[in-house]
Amino acid sequence: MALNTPTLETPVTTADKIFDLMLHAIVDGTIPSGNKISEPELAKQYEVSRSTLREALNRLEKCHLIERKANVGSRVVECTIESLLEIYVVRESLEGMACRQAAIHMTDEEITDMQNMLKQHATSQALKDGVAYYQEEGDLDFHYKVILGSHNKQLINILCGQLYHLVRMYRIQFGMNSPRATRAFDEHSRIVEAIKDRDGELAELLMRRHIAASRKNIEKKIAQLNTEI
Amino acid sequence: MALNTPTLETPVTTADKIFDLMLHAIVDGTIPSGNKISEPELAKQYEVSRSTLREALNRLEKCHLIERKANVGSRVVECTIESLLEIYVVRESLEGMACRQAAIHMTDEEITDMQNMLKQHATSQALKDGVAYYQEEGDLDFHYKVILGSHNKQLINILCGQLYHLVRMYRIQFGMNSPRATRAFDEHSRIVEAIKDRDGELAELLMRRHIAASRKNIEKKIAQLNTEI
DNA sequence: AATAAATGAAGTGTCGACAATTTTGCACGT
DNA sequence: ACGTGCAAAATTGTCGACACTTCATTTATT
Repeated sequence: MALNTPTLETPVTTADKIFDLMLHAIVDGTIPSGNKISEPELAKQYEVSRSTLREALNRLEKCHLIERKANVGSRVVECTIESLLEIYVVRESLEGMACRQAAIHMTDEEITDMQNMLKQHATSQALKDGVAYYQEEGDLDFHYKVILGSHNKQLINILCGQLYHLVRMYRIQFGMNSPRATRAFDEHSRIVEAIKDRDGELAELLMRRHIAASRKNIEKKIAQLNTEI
Repeated sequence: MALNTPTLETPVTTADKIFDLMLHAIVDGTIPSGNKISEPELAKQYEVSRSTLREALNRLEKCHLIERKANVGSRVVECTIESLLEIYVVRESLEGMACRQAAIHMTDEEITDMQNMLKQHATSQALKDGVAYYQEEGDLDFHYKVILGSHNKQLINILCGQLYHLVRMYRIQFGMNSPRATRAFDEHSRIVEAIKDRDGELAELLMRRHIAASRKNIEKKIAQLNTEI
């Protein structure tokens, strides 16, 4: 149920496993953002050949988690505020559309499944009411389900395969367990309602507002941080 | 000026060159859509080692032009109507947002540059007036400029780096030099106007309509084809 | 005869070594 | 002391060979 393993396909080849390991290491900051990646060093560390490591690097590049320059090398993508805001712009656009498509294409079963998930969030939120972290996990879960509900492979690929790792990385590294938990939950509820009503236009509008609100929340925090200093 | 080389970075390494060659081969159908890719065969054909070829395959996978399954192999992505329509949905969303961002972030120079390009399209269109192909190139050029105008790296990456090769592939393989040339030109003009007025909301709306119109045009054609048979 | 197991061929994944490029460090000269 | 140029070291790109998986054909068993 919970989104503990963000990699959908089970790793079969060793390059897959190295990819998984490095993915988590980069997302949680074990391999710091902006760091240069030494192929020989990491190959030795993970006890694989350089070819295998490079295969993993290729997939990390596909997720926009590392950047490569020919004959120079790879480095972990830099976590900047600008980049974070850019991602939110893309999410607002894409997840909004995903939400519209979900209102069109989701099956009734999928919708009730999502409603049940929300109910569960409601109770667990009531229990821990102040604690935002769990709700954050639930937030990811919710967005995930909406995206899959679009039944649009291109959308799913871009959002789940690429952007979401970046989103998780920023959340963890910037420590953004935002205090928007209860408000986010209300917003989720309304979105589900719109989807249930098959009102694609409203669903898109609400999702865009929801994500834009998160973005503005971040912008506000940044502004506060800047004035405090 | 024209978009003859869709690869932005000049290829330096041999894997880059093989990637370029295969990219064009796949886009124009020399390597047919849906085909299985034999690594030993293609390596011999391009006269490179399998490692180098695999490096190129990795980048093609990044563009969603091929799909890989572990221990089984790669095949060129299948050109289906459903997938084409899915791409248009993503484009409507992302390019709409790119257009909104362009209205915010484009410099005055970039805007006048785009206006000049449109003027040039107008004259060359008057000359060839019936011929749609050139306008199609111009269409891609226009969209390209808007995307770059968003100044959003994430958007640029996804649209120019990944989706646009797919779009070109479908255009060429489905022979979609659509008769919307003159109408598309008018729509482009209005979009530029909105950007010039710094009206992001309108710019996004117009771009979404523009792309949605293309999509509906395709849907109509498909419907016609189905009734004719 | 039909299904299942086995065997072989073909293809993909992984490895270590070599070639080409970039970076580093040192010597030299101004 | 500083900048320039060269040489050596380190790193990336490329190659060919080997290991393992998958698929097809053949063989054996019920």
